[in-house]
Amino acid sequence: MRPLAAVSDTSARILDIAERLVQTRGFNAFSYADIAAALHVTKATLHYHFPTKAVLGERLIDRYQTGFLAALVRIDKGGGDSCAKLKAYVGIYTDVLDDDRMCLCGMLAADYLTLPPTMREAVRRFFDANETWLGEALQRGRDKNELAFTGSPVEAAQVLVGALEGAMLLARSYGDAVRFRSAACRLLADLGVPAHAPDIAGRESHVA
Amino acid sequence: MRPLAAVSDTSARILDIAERLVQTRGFNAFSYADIAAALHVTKATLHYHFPTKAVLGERLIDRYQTGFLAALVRIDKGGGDSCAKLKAYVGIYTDVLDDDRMCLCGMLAADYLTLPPTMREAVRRFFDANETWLGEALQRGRDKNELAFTGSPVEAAQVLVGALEGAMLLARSYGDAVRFRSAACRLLADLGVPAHAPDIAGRESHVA
DNA sequence: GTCTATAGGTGGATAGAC
DNA sequence: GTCTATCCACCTATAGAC
Repeated sequence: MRPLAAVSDTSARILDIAERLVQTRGFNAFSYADIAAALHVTKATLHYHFPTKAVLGERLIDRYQTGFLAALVRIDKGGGDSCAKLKAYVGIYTDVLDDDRMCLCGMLAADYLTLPPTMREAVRRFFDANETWLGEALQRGRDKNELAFTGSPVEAAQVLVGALEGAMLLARSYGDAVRFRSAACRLLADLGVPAHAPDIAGRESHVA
Repeated sequence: MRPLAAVSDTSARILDIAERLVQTRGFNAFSYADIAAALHVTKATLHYHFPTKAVLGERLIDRYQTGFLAALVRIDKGGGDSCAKLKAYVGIYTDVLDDDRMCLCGMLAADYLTLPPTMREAVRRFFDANETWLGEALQRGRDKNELAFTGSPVEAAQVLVGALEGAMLLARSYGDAVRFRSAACRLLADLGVPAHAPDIAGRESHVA
């Protein structure tokens, strides 16, 4: 009997490094050699854990989606009104960008036409799950008069997800996280979220 | 004396093919071999016209920006109020997506960290020029009470550009141009542009 | 599970003939 | 301006020893 590592400590570390590489450089701009160098192992070792790059990509998306959905569950369980929940949702993106990364699936959406079919499907599943959660959150918020917007919640969710991904993409090119924050603030304002009070300070203010 | 081709007919055709390849696959997912095959020439021919891939990339962005700015000038000269101009602006993006492409610089923004410095600067120049024009158009529109939004016009311009890029990215992954159109419509609504009347029909309606 | 060694292919780029 | 031929670095992936 050995200490039994989680799933395989090595597998997890490979995924950690590969994840960052995809988020910063894209799926076609990193190689097994990059991971091997960072982890001080040989390429053959990587192929033992992930036989092909396509498999590695799939596992990457699966793990990322699991983590993202877990964050959404935490938001659901956490207190606060719909505005707080939306801000927390945006906070997930902000944290990624502050770590100098692009959203994994936003990056893969750019590489989309070059991805193997299994990865394409995984990318779409991520956005589907994402927009489903967000759509329901928007609907509940509007029903409770905590949010204000026109049209269907699902459409509003699609716009927000796309806008956040695009804002990340450009903010990263400018090396300017503030640019993302101000964009996110405007986008939330268009959904009826009051412009960020310093923290838990004054409610009501200039809604758009 | 010969018919004297524009700049070099071959150079232009190389750029045409490379442009589409970057817009669909990204800068790191196409090769000189791809262009050579499409154009029925050898790779050596391509290197004669564009010595390195970095140079090819720069020329690609320069030409794209020139075409984009020309389109903006046409919008400026064309009649119509600020709402019509904004719709025409969005129309530029729609046309690109309908041709199954991503915006060239939106795609390069994803590849940003892997690009040579000269290309990075060219990408940023594109967005700067883009946002400058859009910012001024938004300001004029609000001054004339044809548009309605809060905050600075430049910030609003940054949000719109990012949101359109992101909407394109996701619409392309879903192979769903309608998704982009409805997102663009919502984004314009948030700037005070009436939801598209069938054409030149009824003004006023549900603004957000 | 990790290694050495290598296969088989493709990347960008160059030399030199025509 | 376009070609043939080639270089060398790098890619993903595999075989087989330890």
